[in-house]
Amino acid sequence: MPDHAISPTRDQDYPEWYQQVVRAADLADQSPVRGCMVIKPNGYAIWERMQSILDRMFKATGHQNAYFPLFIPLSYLEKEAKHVEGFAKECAVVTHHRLELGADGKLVPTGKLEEPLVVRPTSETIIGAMYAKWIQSWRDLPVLINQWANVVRWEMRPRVFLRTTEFLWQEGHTAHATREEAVEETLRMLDVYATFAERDLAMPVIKGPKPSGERFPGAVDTYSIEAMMQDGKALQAGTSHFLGQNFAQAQEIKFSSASGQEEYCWTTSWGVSTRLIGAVIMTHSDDDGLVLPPRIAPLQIVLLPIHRTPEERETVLACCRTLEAKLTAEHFGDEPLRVRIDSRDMRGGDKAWQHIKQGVPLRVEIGPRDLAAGTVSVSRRDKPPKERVSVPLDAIVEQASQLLEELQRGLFEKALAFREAHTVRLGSTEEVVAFFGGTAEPAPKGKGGSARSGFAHVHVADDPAVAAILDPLKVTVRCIPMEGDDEPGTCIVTGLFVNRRSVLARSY
RNA sequence: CGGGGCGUAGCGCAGUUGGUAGCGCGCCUGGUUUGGGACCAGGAGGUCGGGAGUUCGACUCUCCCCGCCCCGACCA
Repeated sequence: MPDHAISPTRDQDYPEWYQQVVRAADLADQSPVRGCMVIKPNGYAIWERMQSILDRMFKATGHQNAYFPLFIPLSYLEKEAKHVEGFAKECAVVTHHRLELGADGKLVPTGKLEEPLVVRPTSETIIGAMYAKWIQSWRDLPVLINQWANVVRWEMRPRVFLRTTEFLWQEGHTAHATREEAVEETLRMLDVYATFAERDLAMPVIKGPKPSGERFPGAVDTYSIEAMMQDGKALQAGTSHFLGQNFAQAQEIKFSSASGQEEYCWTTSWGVSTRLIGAVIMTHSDDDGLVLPPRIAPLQIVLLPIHRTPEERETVLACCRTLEAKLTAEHFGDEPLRVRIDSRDMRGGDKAWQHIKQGVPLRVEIGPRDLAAGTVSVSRRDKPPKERVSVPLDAIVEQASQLLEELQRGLFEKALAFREAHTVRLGSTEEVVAFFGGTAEPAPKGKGGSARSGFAHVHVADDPAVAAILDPLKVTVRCIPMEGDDEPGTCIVTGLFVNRRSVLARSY
């Protein structure tokens, strides 16, 4: 066996490594439909963790869940000009509602629809239409609704979890009486995402507004959280949009104000998707497979009984059950520990490696020698695979949540250190070109670009001239960071005054 | 949609003067084993991505199609 479980390694071929991690951890499978994925139980369990944490956060900030239809009348999409422009190229359209058996024995669509239906690429239009019905008075505001749903965007280049034709997400849609309130909501949800990313996913993110070219179609302002993957590329991990009155005007979302005036609502929308699973994989995983932060790990501690004889099996398993009960009674992050005994009849080494590849944070081995000594043998996913520490049986119960906390924090700090090690401040176009490896740098044949350049903080104006310089480098302005010390300066391309530096990077 | 690479067992791969398939891992059975990817013996598993053509005969040659990966184009 090689000295690592995943081949190729990250250094050898990053995109291929990513796919092998997904396979080794049994997270997803290909579907017969191009660009779609089957999310397998191991992958879906991660999504369920994300859902449950985020859902609580949404409720805690006053939102309620609802569900809007998958199908959107074509005419709805036409209402907001920029919105159409942005999504028209990637819409699946339903034109028929029936199949008939043709002469050749094949099914053919018939029953043409009077108005084609678009499979939602996002739901602003249909939700807006409903809000227009529901909102009459300032007393009806704000409307704070979220929905968990699937959406379809006919992407040209799918990658499992990162960009698939159909994906799962949540989309929040809110309507407010004032601009200030809507902006506040936009930023509040951006904060929710940032907190979730950093606290639960252990993934450091940069919050900030997008330049105009990267805005959501129809938005006044788009804010994102941007994370750095281990190949130095940026991944947009969540977005929050201030939609101004654009959609309200297009869809007649109006209310009578306290002073009796008819006014347009101010709306927002915000979302994160199953892309976050890809983000977690690419932030933490190593050459032995998936590494999951304890807070989102569906299984936090796996108990591995070791025995030879039936008698040993009984006593060891009994001890495991007791330990499982004690551990399950403990809490980590306000939730009971997620513990399981893996008593499958297979070789211990294979079993252990399976859990390594699946990213289980803690492995606890219990064998006859442990029983005799009153200890267990503990391995951490953030340490080398063969490292084990002997711990007294009682101590593990007390220490479990603390260990998980250490792991969680360690992963965050490691990711943060990586980001910082690959972040620079640059002051000229020459430096930018040099940092990103020069123009038109071709990737190695058949390999992904393993050029691990990273983030460059640079003063740039929101101007086409900047894009003209960055374009050939395949670099984009990810966002303008809202936090951290920074000073005003002049744009390295246009010489225009700008308040802060922007983050430049290659991105997914 | 363009350029490149690739589709052979669950996974990773071999298989050129064309003669209808093999290796490693995995899987199943039995045994010996067992504190970190065991060993021995036996076994199951493939319409060689799909279709058409050339041929006595195609995994192999020709054409078309489909899918996957990388790079572009495109992308909240």
